[in-house]
Amino acid sequence: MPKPTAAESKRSARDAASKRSVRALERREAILAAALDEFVAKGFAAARLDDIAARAGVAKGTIYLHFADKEALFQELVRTALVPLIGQLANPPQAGGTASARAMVETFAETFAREIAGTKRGDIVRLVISEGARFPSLSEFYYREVVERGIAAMSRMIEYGIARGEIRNAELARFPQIVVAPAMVAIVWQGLFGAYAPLDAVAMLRVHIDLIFGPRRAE
Amino acid sequence: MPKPTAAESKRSARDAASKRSVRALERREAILAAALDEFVAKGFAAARLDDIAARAGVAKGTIYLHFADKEALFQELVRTALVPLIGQLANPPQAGGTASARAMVETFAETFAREIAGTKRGDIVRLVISEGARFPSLSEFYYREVVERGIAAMSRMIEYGIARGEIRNAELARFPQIVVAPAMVAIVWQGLFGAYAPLDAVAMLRVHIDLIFGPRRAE
Amino acid sequence: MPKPTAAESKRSARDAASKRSVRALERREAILAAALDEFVAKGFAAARLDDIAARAGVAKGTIYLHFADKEALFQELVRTALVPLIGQLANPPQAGGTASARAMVETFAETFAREIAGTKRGDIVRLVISEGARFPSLSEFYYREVVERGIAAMSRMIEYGIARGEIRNAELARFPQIVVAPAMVAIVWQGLFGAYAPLDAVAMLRVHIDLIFGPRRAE
Amino acid sequence: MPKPTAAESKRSARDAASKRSVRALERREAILAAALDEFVAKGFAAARLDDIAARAGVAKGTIYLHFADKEALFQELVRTALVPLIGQLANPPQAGGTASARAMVETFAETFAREIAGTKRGDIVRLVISEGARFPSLSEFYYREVVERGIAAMSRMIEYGIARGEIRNAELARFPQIVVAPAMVAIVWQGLFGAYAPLDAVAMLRVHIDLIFGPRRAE
DNA sequence: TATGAATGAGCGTTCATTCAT
DNA sequence: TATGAATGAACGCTCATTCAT
Repeated sequence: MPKPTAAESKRSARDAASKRSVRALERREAILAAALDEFVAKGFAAARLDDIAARAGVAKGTIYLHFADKEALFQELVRTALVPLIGQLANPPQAGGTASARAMVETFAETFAREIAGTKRGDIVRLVISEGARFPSLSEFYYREVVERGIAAMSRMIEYGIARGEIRNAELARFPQIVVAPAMVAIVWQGLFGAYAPLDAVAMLRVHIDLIFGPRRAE
Repeated sequence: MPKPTAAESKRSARDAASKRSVRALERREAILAAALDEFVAKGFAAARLDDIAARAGVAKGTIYLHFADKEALFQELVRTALVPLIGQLANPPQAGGTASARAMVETFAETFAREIAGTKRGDIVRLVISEGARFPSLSEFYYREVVERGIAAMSRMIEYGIARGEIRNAELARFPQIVVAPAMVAIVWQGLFGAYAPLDAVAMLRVHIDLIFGPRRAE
Repeated sequence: MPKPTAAESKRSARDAASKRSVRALERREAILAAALDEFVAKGFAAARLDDIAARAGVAKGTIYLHFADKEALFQELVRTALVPLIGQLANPPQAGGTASARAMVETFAETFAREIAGTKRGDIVRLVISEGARFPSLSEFYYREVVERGIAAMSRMIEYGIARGEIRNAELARFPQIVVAPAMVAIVWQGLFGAYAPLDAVAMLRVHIDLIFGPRRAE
Repeated sequence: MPKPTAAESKRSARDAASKRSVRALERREAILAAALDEFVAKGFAAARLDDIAARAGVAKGTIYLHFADKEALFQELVRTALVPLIGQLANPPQAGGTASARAMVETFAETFAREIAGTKRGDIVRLVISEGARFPSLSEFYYREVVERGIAAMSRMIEYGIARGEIRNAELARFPQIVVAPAMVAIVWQGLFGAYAPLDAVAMLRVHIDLIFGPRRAE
């Protein structure tokens, strides 16, 4: 094997470093994924780092190379998993100006059903609902980054709908929570009773939208 | 001291027993109350029997005279606390036959706001939402005894409202959850964000009822 | 078995309590004794609570019924073990007024040789010397309660000796440590080299006393 | 770039190697210096290789290129640091034959005060006193290489002093430890109480020498 | 019934050591 | 040589459960 030149050596060192850091990042992701599963299954307090490590395929000590302690792992998990959601909520779903408020809310509902309800992200939401009271900083973060923005976006849609005459009850703008409530209930319901009493979230949301906007015209 | 007759002896024994059992019942209640507070504050796994005993003013061992173990205490707690609620839901709130569906739902909402939202019972609901996933038998019990009955009662009211023409959207009967959803959201919201972003549950429920039944006539 | 009267019951309860507290005290002592051995053998950091518990014949958790944590156990150990020493040092060994300073120092040396050098108390001193630097509060305590008092008592003896003309070098009063130094060295020496190079502490102290007071008259 | 001749190549390789070994030696020294600080500050068991590596400016793994394990590093440290001391003690300080024993002991004391008391070497001695009991091979090494030789040298001085009539108490030759004891005490004292109760080691040693040789003549 | 001291399995965390790069 | 991510055994501490009193 020819002795590498200084330049080559440097590059291979960089490559090695990058390869290592890629590996490290993969491990980090594996830990987060495993932690999500365990936390969802057992709750924060009852989840065991041993199980998380085993599920992630790393040694227990490795977790501590990436996270300060169990709580940091938990919080990081929730925060990280919310970033994409935040993006979705910050960019209101409509683009053109001619969209009806109803279409906007329907898109919102579809996005919810597709991206959250049946996915790991739904588990995150469930986790926040379950454990949030014990982690004030987490629920505050969640409030600021997700709830407040979601509520604000929903408010805008409602006001737009009122302005366009699609929504009759002007009071609704004061409680955007009403619009989101069935989605919330769907998440909690699936977590608790879904196994033996599944709830058709999509259909329920459709009925709820009809309630807000009036029944659909003949399609 | 004169030797007591057999009859006297028996009676005093019964009295003692009854006195003792009264004491025992009081202790049991104290333990349940203390357990509720601790479970709500820390969650099932993180709550300590030491703290529950201290709060109840009994020794740790005493808990085991009344409950098989920590989980039994938890489940008993949730089941016991729901009994009154179950009663309320089983007896539909309407009395006379001429009541409107709207009045019935409004009574339902008032009952909820008064009896649950700001009380310990709200904590029970929160507990079930938080821990239910880890206690399938508990959430099944809750489903059977509370949710199913509540949903059924709500269904009847909705169908009554549809029949009376108070509710236009007949589809609503398929998803009584929609009617209850804001109440659910209120409970969760208060538990998570109530400290810095309180939600006026009563006002929200009123708006929601307007959404279902149409706006109130001039009062 | 006859039913006990109330008075008997009360007494037996008191007895039980006292029996229990006696047992508890015994356990506490056993833990302290075991801890001393382990700390002496391995040092504070390397000593294992498992080993201490096993040696004391109690479960690991029992240690925590008596001491807040490992460090508290260690400090309590050193403080407790010093109490008798403190007594000895506070009560100067002389009694009558006609005792010579030499006799007083000789008594001091004898007490040291008998009560400390070859006993567990010597281990305590060794422990303080070994670990004191890592436990400032402990070495301060030791300084205040033991060293300072011992040095003060020694100072008084030296000044008494100077006043009586038994000690020529008046400067010695400024450094009572000199008088105690060989005793200190004996302790350290035995701990480090005693196994293969034993040191006759008694003889050495005698020579040292001769050095201070001049040679003994013909005995 | 001209291709180097074989000889040139060899030389440059040797140079490189030597340069490398110089680097390696420097690293070794840096590790030893860092280890001394950490071991002194925390004790053997509580010192962390991470901290030693960080303080030495090397990676943790590098330590293992120079030392087999933590204990080897510790022992090497103590052994290495004692080499100069050993030299000093092996070569008795006197040169001419006319020096008095007192002068020799005074030189000894001065050397001690200058070279050990306030320096890192004093820390080494403290380390041996603290940890020696847990490292029999180390304290044996220390005994053989330092203590025994020091004691022997001190014995010779004492006997010389007795022969010259400078020392009256012939028994002192049996316990040279007595002469060194205050120095030992000074080291331990500074480590434990020095922060708030400093001890003037030089003055104390002077008084002690007066005790052995009698007061100084008018100076 | 009631107590609370005692137990010991279990968990979070640390850190000496290894090894692929 | 040098690195530092990865390992996993080990340890301090907790707490549900038991049981002698």
